[in-house]
Amino acid sequence: MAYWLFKSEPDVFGWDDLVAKGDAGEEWDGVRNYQARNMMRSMKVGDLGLFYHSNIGKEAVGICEIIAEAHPDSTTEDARWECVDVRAVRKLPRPVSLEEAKAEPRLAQMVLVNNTRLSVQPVTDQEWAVIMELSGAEG
DNA sequence: GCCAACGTTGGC
DNA sequence: GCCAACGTTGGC
Repeated sequence: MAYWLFKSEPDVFGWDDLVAKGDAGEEWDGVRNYQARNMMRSMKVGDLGLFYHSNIGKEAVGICEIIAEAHPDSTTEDARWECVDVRAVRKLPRPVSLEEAKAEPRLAQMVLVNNTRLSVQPVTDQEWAVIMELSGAEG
């Protein structure tokens, strides 16, 4: 199983909005970046992702699960763009901020820290474990 | 609100 | 196929 990170601006679509969608989840549409799309193409049902709030908060707030693999993005006619479906799993006991991630030596290689503009990112098993530790989650 | 980083576009 | 111009993202 792989781990990912999804960025969203909370004033557009935040964690609470995903929670409101319930088990049916939501399309992660609107991605218009090849790297991010390729990440989504690699995702499998059951993979987990961090839900990160950009601009406002700048922190990982929750865990979501991939519930449908990449399919055409319904918000565009352009066949290049695809998206996965995700649903909220649980909120982190405590959010983990970008500041904390930058201050944590074990996260020095994390994409979040090094490529601020990529909206869908891979997270390694080790990075995931560190984030869980920082958030106070059991794992 | 500014600006750096980065990706995309389009002229040559 | 190169590269300058432009647009967007996102941290500050």
